[in-house]
Amino acid sequence: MFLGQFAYHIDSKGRLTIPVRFRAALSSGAFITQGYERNLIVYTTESFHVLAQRATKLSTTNPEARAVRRLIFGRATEISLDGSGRILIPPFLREYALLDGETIVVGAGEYFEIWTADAWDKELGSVADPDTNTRRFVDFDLSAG
Amino acid sequence: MFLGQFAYHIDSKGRLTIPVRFRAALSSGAFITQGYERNLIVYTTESFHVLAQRATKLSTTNPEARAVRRLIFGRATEISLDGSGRILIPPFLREYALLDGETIVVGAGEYFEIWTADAWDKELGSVADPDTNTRRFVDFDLSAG
DNA sequence: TATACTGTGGGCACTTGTGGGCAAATGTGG
DNA sequence: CCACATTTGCCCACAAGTGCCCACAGTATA
Repeated sequence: MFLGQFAYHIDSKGRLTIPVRFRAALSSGAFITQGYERNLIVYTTESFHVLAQRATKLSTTNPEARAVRRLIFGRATEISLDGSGRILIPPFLREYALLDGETIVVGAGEYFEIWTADAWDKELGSVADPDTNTRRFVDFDLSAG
Repeated sequence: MFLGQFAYHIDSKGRLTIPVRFRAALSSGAFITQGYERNLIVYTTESFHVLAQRATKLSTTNPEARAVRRLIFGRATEISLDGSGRILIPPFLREYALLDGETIVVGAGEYFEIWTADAWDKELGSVADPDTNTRRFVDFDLSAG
């Protein structure tokens, strides 16, 4: 399970250090794709296969289904860790998430996300607000019990 | 599985470089045909045979079915990789997709697509829009879990 | 019918940029 | 305060993309 948030600098070639705690989970391969906001999502091989299998079953004659396939397959790439624990993020994903300089890696359970520092700060304004969270926990009926 | 997007220049003879990662899948032959949008679709031999078999079974009395058959059989061509990993795209398909200059190759799982840079940019406006995608994921009930 | 010319496609080679790896510097934990 | 683990900058080699040359085939003209 991916937990916590970590800050790194992406280099000029688009390589990003992965938190040491996350590396073991990626040793058997991983997939990166664009997220729902202006961020990226990294899935383990198992998680991505679930998603890919569902997308493969969609009809190709439905235009909306074709757009979803383009999103899931066309905007994703398999990645692997180099000797220094980095991943190489392809240019089109770097552009999408506006990655350049300070970059935040955020655990999200089954997957983790990659944000620019600026975008994460804005998101954090919402995530860290006690009142907003109280409402969310009520909305989704979440509690530890 | 074909993943990711790649940019190349089609040469004056209609030859297009195929991403290195895609080449092994095409080594035993491939088929190219026109897509549903102003793009082209490349299938592996296996995928094309599945598609062809399904198309063969379609009713000949349904006008829509006849149109699909014409698309799949009438506008398809077998292609192969040359020594430099390129395919030769026949003129009628080049004209259909308006290919000339910068060309984008986009993975879509079982097959991949070929777009002009301009056409892909327009499509990307929809594919990369967070709000549209959130709706699509809900519509199709997709998630990695 | 034969020859010459044109255009298509195969293949080679060069250049460029990507990515792997090493090493230094910085930060953290004991 | 010291030592070890980590990050990130930099260098170099290899591979990939694209331009260019040549051969073969098809067509037209003499």
